[in-house]
Amino acid sequence: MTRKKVNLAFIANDSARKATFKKRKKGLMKKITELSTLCGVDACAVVYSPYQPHPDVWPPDPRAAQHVVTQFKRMPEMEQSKKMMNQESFIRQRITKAAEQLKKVQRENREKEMTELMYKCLMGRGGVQGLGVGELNDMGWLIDERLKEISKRIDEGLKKGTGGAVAEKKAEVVDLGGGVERQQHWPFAEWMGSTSAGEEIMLQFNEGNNQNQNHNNNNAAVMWSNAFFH
Amino acid sequence: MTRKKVNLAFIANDSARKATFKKRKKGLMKKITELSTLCGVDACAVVYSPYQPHPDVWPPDPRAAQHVVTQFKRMPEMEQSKKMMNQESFIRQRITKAAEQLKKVQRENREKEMTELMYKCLMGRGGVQGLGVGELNDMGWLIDERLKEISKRIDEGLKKGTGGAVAEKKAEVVDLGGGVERQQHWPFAEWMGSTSAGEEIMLQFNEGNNQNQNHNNNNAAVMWSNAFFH
DNA sequence: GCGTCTATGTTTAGATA
DNA sequence: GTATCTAAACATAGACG
Repeated sequence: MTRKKVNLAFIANDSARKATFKKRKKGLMKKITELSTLCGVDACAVVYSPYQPHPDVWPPDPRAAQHVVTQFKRMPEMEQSKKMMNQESFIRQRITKAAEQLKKVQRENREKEMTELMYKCLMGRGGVQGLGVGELNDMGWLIDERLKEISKRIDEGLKKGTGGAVAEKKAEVVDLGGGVERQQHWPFAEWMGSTSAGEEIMLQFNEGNNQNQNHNNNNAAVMWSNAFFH
Repeated sequence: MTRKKVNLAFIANDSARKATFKKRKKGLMKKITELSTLCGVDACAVVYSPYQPHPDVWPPDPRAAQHVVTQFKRMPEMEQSKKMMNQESFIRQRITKAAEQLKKVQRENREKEMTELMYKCLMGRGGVQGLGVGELNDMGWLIDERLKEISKRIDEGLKKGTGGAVAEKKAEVVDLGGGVERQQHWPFAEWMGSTSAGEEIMLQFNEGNNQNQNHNNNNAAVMWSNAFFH
């Protein structure tokens, strides 16, 4: 016997479920690609896999979906070259500007999405009940990664917007015990906006063994970035 | 003859392409649902359909995917009831707060995504070359819809954050000709952040026949909202 | 646990109404 | 354009190494 009709319910058996997951995810991704190519349409899928720390996103580089905007951006100049500065082309110009602004927002959104997914993944991993010290530490170093990236960006001169302000903020420190005390900031609070009571949320996670914390920590962050449009 | 091997390339024939699109989209959505139920996993697909003004999102209510966070939020209180205010539960508390902040951000992101999609859809529709006065007007009323929604929210007392400031901003007016002149604001510029040169981008689209513009305009906005998490 | 195989269930291209 | 039909193409459950 090879195959019976699929019972559309949660597969209880762990290994069978994982096998099915892998197969069907692959199939799904293929279908997405096919739909895109066959019909010339932008399509994207996100799967919050319990088997990977980060969600699967397809296509791997969703920014490809932005070709339309890019194409559009190139248009107005051609229109303008005719020196036909009528109302329509004027609006085109305006929209182009707005599209540029939009790109900026998208960049910001990416960062927020990353934060969101970071939380989701860590919280979802192994069920809610099982969120112990290990997971908290994982969360801590993931946050540290994001933190470093942001600090780097601030240093690189993108001090406009929230960046500069964040750099001046004083951080509340939560010491998880042991280890060398490191003072770091929590710029996420800035992104998230202040609470309704005006309270500032700042966090720091210190690990007991944080001496070599700066080594070998980039992979996840890079994966993350790759998964989301960068 | 019934079927030949699919040629994985853009289908030139318009009607054939649309037919394939409909069939395959349906199949894709089914597959997503199956993957979710069979493997107990959150999955979501977005398809930027050229045949509908708004993108297809599946599952129709992606906020269901947030059950994990919701569940998590309920946990810390139980831990705390034991008055065991150790480091771990303290951190849990902190994370809960952060998760609340996160929800706020997600709401903001939804709005930004809506703006993004709005642009994308309208720009993609009918190809870039075909973006004429008709499309510009469509964009105009779509923007008006968003605008009304925001104004309403501002009036309802959510004056914290950007809302209040935006309400005071003066708008640059682009008159598309004819019609009654209406003074309105462009809060999107606020969302998008100011330009690198500190320039403010403000837009207004006036239609020739804008007398009954306030009627029959809610469907799209509602659809949009429903499609994205609300 | 993973990759490969293959019989069968499922999807869908093309035809037709 | 939409709805239904049908057989070929395709995806994949279960078995095996």
